[in-house]
Amino acid sequence: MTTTRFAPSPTGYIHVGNLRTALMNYLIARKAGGTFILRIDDTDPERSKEAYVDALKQDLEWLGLTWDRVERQSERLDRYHAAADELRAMGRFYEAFESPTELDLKRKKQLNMGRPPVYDRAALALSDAEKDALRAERGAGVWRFKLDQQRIEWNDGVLGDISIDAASVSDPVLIRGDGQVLYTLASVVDDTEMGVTHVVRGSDHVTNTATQIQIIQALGGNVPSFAHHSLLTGPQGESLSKRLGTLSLRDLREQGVEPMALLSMMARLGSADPIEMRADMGALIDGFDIGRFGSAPTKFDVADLFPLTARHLQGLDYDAVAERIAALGVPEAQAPLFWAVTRDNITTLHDLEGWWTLFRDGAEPVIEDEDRDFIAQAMAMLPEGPLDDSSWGTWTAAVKEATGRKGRGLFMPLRKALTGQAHGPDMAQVLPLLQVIRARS
RNA sequence: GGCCCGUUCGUCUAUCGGUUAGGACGUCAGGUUUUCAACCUGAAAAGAGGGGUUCGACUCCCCUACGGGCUGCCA
Repeated sequence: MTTTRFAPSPTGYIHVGNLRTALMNYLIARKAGGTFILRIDDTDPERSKEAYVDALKQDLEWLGLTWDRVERQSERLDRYHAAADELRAMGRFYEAFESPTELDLKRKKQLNMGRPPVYDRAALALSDAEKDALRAERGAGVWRFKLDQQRIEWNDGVLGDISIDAASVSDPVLIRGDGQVLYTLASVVDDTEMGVTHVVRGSDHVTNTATQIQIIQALGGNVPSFAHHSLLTGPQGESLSKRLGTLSLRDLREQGVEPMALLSMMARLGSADPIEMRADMGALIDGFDIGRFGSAPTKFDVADLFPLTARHLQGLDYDAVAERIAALGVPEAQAPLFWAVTRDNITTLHDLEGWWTLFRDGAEPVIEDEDRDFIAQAMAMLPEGPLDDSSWGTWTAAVKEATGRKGRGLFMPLRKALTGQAHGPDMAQVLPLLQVIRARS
């Protein structure tokens, strides 16, 4: 049974980078008819906030990423300590007492001598008496997992065959001096006990995977299949981390990005498959294949989300937006027509408001100097009273007759005089909705 | 510094030694629509650099350059 998970830590809002990871795991589970677990990584009580847990769930729900189970790492601490005991019993776990500054110093020294900054395992040589003394002097030490110094290999779902020499990696600290369990351990215990079969995460975890494979093996668990997707960069190839603040899902939602637009992009960006607007999640699931993704860093430009959003809106029926349109104050009788007229001319639903105010209050006319007489003449010919969908045709035909103008030279000045803009919906449909024509005066 | 991954049109990418280097988005040009948008057709547009291996290299190997990641008592 295929089981995947998304394991965010509730220390902030989730952003496009997180979403990519979440979505890939979700799609794999759904495509296989398996289980998708939402696992809240809240082992750090300092930084984890309940508000972020709520926010994160809201964001996922907004996108339609439903989960089958929720797990809380903070409720599983006993499991992690049980695993730690196991490691201790088999001699793969040792206590070390270097302070952060001491470790820092060691690293710098190693670097200066041109050697890799790998923990030197000095603590391994400590006698029990020495450990007692250090413990009395400095308090409890950290617990490190003793790596087996061989090459660690796995076939990565995105990267292909990977081989990392364990000797080039420090023995990972799994439990802090204050007793807090760290990500590396918690993640491994959870994945094993929850039966996770596929782990998809960012390539920033590649080295973690190497050490985690050894921990899983030590604990006798099944090694899941790993896939590390490339990280997103900004449009110029710059690291996205600095800009992530403005790329939270909440921000995007506020800017009017539609869920399906965002999902359509994130499920394909960086893969060999074209980014196309998909109608629903099912279509996304069908076409998804993690093996189609490349391993090179992927440029992401928020701006690309808007054409997709526009395209999505063009395909929406009135029913889908009725509520939203009613909220603008559009009378129910006019609302379906309003949507039919505007939906091809908006980028996000926010743009609806602008069109509605224009229809309701009229627009400041834009009239070029050379068109002044023409517009005055045309306005004089515009019938008083309510206009219907044939008004535009009869009116412009009459104006054409009277002035000799035709084509763009006829219609564009009228469009600009009536709407104040050079772009907009079909004028024949605009006219009946336009309640005030300021150019008339 | 060490380790891992990478570099093909502007962007995302295809090609598993022999191709006119293909597609999608974007761009541009035409065409339709009496106007906007949409739509249709077409065009421009790419193998980081240098060495090998080979009859033949985008493809395999090495070096260089550049990009990303890791190198935490963060995740």
